[in-house]
Amino acid sequence: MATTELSRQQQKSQDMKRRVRSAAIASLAELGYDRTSIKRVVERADVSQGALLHHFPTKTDLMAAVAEHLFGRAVRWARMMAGAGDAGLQSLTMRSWKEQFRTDEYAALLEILTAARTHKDLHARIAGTLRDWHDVNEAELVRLFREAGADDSRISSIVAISRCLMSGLLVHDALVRDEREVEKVLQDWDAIRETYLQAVRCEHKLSSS
Amino acid sequence: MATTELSRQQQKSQDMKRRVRSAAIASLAELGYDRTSIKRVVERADVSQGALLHHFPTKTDLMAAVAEHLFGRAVRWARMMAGAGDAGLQSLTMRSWKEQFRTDEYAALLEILTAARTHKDLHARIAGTLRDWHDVNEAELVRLFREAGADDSRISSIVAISRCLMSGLLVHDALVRDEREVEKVLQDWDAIRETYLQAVRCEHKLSSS
DNA sequence: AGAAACCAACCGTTCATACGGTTTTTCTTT
DNA sequence: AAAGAAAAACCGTATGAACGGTTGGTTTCT
Repeated sequence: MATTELSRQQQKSQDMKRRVRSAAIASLAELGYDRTSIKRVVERADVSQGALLHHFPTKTDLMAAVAEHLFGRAVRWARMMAGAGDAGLQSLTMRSWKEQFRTDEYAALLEILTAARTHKDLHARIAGTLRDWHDVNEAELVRLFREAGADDSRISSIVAISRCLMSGLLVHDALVRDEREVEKVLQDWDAIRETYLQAVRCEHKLSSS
Repeated sequence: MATTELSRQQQKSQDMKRRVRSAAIASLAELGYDRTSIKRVVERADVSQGALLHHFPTKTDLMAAVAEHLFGRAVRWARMMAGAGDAGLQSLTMRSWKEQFRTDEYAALLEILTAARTHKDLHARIAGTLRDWHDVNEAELVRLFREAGADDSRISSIVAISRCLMSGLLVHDALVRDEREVEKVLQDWDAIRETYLQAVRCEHKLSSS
């Protein structure tokens, strides 16, 4: 059965879920986790409260669904970049920043992740998915850098640093710094990473000759 | 008039504020921003609700006061490290992680910063202080690295990267990764930074000879 | 007919804050 | 230095709004 061959009921259900998700994302980005109430999502999505709670019985269910959707989005983006080959490596940091991190979607994801630290039911629901996402996403990005010559372990750290750096920039500096200053930090990080990879390549050549 | 020469009233007032602050920090770290209610802080601090609201008329006032206290704490730590000279540079990253970031105090600060993105009244209250803190803290840490030979601009970026990296680790990886994995990323960052600084020193020598 | 989707009114709680009154400290005047 | 007024600190309760979630019933699809 193709995904285009959906019954009318399934179609409606999916439409509804999509509308609710995107309303939730907008609300998360604008108001944060706790002030994103079910009522508010209902208003924004222009659906009835009963309908929303039919598909997502609790707020935690809704948030977990949103988180999984956003994980999927991030993985698709990484795959797309990996598929682009060398062209993808060009200005990867800046593209990642602008297309992935500096978006309402990632702001929403950050809200959910931050909330998961203190809301243990939410944490329990998304922990597994989050771990999978980290692994898949990292594997995808490691492929992008592998040609650079370092071993996977170090590349893995570089990827983690990039990711954490951008999250940190959002939480921290985006509050008070202008875009220009933030981009300078990212450019410097690009330079630092390149210098390091060159040094590792150098070292590798010396030891293998 | 020395700070030890406080009137009885001022003494009581300061004691009360300190108790409330530390109760708020504990609650922020455990429950997050929105679920840290006035009532809960009142319980934890074992003061009356009226007393708390006398010193901090609104929740925003309380949170702003907590944020300023935590900014001050971070600056004091940086100054202490800067005062230690070379001994301070040793394993700065790991000490910073363990003594500053992986603490309830920083978790509380992260909650406030995250909340400030969506609570605009809180944002308005702490934006100025946050900016000052960034500047002072960075200036202090730049001093620590200056001897390494790079120009201030690049060092400033390194400091920003370190800070954002650790915040990102807390938000992101600390949810699902164990301490060992997180520390490996930090160690790799240390190595990357050192490689970069060496390369910059090298380049500098070549151009000045 | 039966299941899934949808709806709207409605709990019990908790929230931030307001308020009136009491106690303690400080200042002023004698 | 004693008295008494003023101010600051403190307390317990009340309030109206908003919260997440429940429920019983109606419509739409299979």
